[in-house]
Amino acid sequence: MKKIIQAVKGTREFYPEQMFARNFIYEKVRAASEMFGYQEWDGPFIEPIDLYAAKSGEELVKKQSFTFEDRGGESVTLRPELTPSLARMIAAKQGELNFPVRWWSFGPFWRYESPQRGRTREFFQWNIDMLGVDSPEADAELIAVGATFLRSVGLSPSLTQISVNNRRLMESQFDSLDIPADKRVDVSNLVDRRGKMESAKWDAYALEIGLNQKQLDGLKDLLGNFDLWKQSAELTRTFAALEALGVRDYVKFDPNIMRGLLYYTGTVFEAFDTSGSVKRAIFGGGRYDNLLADVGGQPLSGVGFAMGDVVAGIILQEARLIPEFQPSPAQVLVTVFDEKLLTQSYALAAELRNMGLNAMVYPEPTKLQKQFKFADKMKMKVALVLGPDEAEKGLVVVKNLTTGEQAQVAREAVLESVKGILKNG
RNA sequence: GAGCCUGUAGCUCAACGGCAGAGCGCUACACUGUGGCUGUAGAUGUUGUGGGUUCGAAACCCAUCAGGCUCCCCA
Repeated sequence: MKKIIQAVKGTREFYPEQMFARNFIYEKVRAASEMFGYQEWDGPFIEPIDLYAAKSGEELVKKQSFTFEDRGGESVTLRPELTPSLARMIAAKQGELNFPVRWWSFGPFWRYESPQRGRTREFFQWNIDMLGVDSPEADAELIAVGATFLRSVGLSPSLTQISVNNRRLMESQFDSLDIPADKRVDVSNLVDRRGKMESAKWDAYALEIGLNQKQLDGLKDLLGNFDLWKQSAELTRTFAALEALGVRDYVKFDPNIMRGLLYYTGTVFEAFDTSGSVKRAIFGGGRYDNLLADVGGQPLSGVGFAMGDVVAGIILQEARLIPEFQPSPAQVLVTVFDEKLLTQSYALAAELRNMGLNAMVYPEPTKLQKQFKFADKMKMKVALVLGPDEAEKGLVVVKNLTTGEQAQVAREAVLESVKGILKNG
């Protein structure tokens, strides 16, 4: 125990129970994506560091990525995000793809950050994008995909809300406040921090970055105006589409959502759990216009979002929405009575498998008590006993582990009997 | 990269300078052809790791590793 080499910091080990939870999320992600016609795809897990150096900030690439030299001297990075790979792959086949492209992916990513609640160094992320259409309705569709996922896992609108804003709307508001272009990044950061700082400190910080009192007052009015979207023709259409898509109850306008200043150019959105138990977003995304230019493609607009499995997993677990773990994929245990009858039990199990039933054999002759205990702990539904009495008469004991009832059944009738129990269980 | 908190049995935790414990789980038996429930008995361990202080350290000090909370960051 003491000398065991530890797992790498910030990684998670998926024992079957955790794997079950991860696959639950994966299945729901797949279902929501495919319901809207999106195709599954993936990129390489390792990429040249230059792919990220172009777009992402210097600090991100240098300090928050897993980067190393391979044996050929190339600097490679464990992918910290998927979008640059997406941009490259789209650009490479831009002439032959059938637009609009609707793609989704679920895979591992790595970021060299200090692990905290909701944040690990190795995580899984759902990415989903539509490229080649620039419309408020396309934005609404992506938001609807996210809402559909939330609904499908049982996260109701009272538990989770998707906040929506629009960068162009905010830019025009900043214009009318005469906030100069070179202050926009600082102001974005300022807005992002509003929820984290005390009001007085936030005001002081605003003045510190060079806003005057009038601009600060204007900004506060702006951030408190939850009807602002009505001034935006774009958002008006987006919300109308969300209504039509049947997910309006998940969505609200929030001028405080900025999502940094990264590559988003239009509508942006983030989903949060309303309990505030996890402060990090469940998913976030928006519209981007200039992604392909960096990798040599023709201008192409897209909209998409990403969801990490860590925050989503915590919220699902807290809401008790992850289904009960079923330890054994086989619900039938064929017990082994003794050495002599071992091969007969193996043959019986093989018969059942050939008939399409998942079945497990206890792998050695031992006390039946132990075998039943094993079946119980594995939450199996049926146990079969093939003892000397049964072997002699061509019978098998079929026991329903849920009710405790058991009966001797002709060997030919075992499959039907087992299926009957499983159907009612 | 910075600050703070935590680390004791498989799990959750107690003991806070003087014999390392409880609950749950585990194993055995009651029940030698049958699980769950109950009862009885039993085993838990180099107190994360390494060093120091002390007659004596799980406890105090230093270092280190891991987890958590904040700052930073969050593609």
